[in-house]
Amino acid sequence: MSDYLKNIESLIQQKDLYSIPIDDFFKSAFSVDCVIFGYHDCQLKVLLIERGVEPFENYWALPGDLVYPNEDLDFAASRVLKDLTSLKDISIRQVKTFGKVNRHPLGRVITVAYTTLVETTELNPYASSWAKSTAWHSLKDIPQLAFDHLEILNEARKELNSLVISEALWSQVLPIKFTLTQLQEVFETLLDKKLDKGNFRKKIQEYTFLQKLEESQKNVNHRPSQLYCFDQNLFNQAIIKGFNFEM
Amino acid sequence: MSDYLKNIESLIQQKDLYSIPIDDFFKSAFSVDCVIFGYHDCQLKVLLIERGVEPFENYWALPGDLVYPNEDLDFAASRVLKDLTSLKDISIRQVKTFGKVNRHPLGRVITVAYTTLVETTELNPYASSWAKSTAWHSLKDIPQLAFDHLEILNEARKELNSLVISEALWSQVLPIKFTLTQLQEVFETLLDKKLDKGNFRKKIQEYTFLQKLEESQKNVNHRPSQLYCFDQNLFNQAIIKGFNFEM
DNA sequence: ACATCTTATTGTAAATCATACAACATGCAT
DNA sequence: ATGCATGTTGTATGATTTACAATAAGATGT
Repeated sequence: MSDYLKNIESLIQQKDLYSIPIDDFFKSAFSVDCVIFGYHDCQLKVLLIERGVEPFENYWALPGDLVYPNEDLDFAASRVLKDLTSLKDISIRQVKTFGKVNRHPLGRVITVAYTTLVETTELNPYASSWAKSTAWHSLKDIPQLAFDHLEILNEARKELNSLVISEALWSQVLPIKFTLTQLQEVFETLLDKKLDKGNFRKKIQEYTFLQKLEESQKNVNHRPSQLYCFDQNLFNQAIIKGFNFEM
Repeated sequence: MSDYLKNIESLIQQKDLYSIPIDDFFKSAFSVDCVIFGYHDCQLKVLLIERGVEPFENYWALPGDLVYPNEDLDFAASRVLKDLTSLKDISIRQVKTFGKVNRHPLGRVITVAYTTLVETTELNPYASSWAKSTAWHSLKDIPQLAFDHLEILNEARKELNSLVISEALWSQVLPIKFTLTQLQEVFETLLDKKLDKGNFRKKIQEYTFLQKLEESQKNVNHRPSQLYCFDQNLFNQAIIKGFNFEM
């Protein structure tokens, strides 16, 4: 028996209240599932894969994978995101862990849900060994999902609203230089409500992390709009100082 | 090889991108750790145990346990709470999952943190096979903790503030019939700020789930206070309607 | 150059909410 | 009855939100 397993054994033996065979504690695994929301042109979608293997073969599901033995949880989530979309350096946030005994038909697998928001243009998600195909789905038109993935999706959707604001996820779907109208559209789509243009701009002006550039739009057939950029450092500082914004 | 393990094997074989031995995925376990906050008399504390076994023997730690093979995650958290405090029917909420590779010295163990808030009077926490002793610790005076438990405690403390309000956790630390002054004290302690008595009462009056009783305090040497009670059903309805309160 | 179109940007009045503070009420103790 | 301690209600002020309107600026047509 390896050192590793001996360690595990001693770990388990500390529990003598119940007489459950040691091995039973290790017939289990954990996975990550990623709820990758996509924004483009005032539309919010979610990236689903079509499973190519049992269980739930041919069902749509959230992209996910088992976590490797030497892999941090957060890293595993980033890996899934990167394998599918080639996007690196996109922050991905933990939502919640799902651990019902029978949530996976083949064994005890608990899964940690992660979520993020990306811009979908020009993004061709890759299929992989475990996925026959991938596609962006509108949130109003979700097919039947494998496992408990519908529940996970719903939880992530709720979480998205607060992350968009508290973690500035919106900055991941705008170009480096953007207009306030674009910014307002992102909020309106994600929070699913109309905002008043004038009031929105007034509020925005107080946010130091939104910096007015010297530039404005080019080649538009109307008055060109002022361009802004997002300063992550100033945003982080504001957060530390207890800043907290609502819409 | 059991059916169970065969299933697991097929589950793993769907992953052929990397050549990691199947077994390696199952040299892991998951645990729950509970951050049990205790309120009494305007004081907020947290329940810690003194570990009786390696690793981290004699260190203080959050109470926690491995999750049994046939046990739902949420149930495991409730079990730990009940074993220590005999409290049942207390809601306990998931905070976050901690999954760094080396967070447990004996093997790969990810842990799901849960938190709740209870009233500490008359509550004698039980020690158990894995805990030499248990004690309530003031948050201003936390000893060195085992594992990554300090990080877990800090995350839970942040989460507590929102749970107190959004899940009415405060109702778990007040008697069935309580005064508005008692309620205000709970908020002041948990949110760590003074509230204006008049304004607090004005706000409270709009909350239908706080019901004025026919009764008032007895045997006090000053004007007795009106008693109120909390109606969980009305609270749930308010939440569904999008109600959302701040302090 | 001018009128006109579209969108950007700024302004304002009204309503609502938050805050600080004061006044009053009520039951108990002496 | 008086004073005391706490409960309860009120009010004036200022800050913030909201709804809506007015103005500005560049592009395009004539």
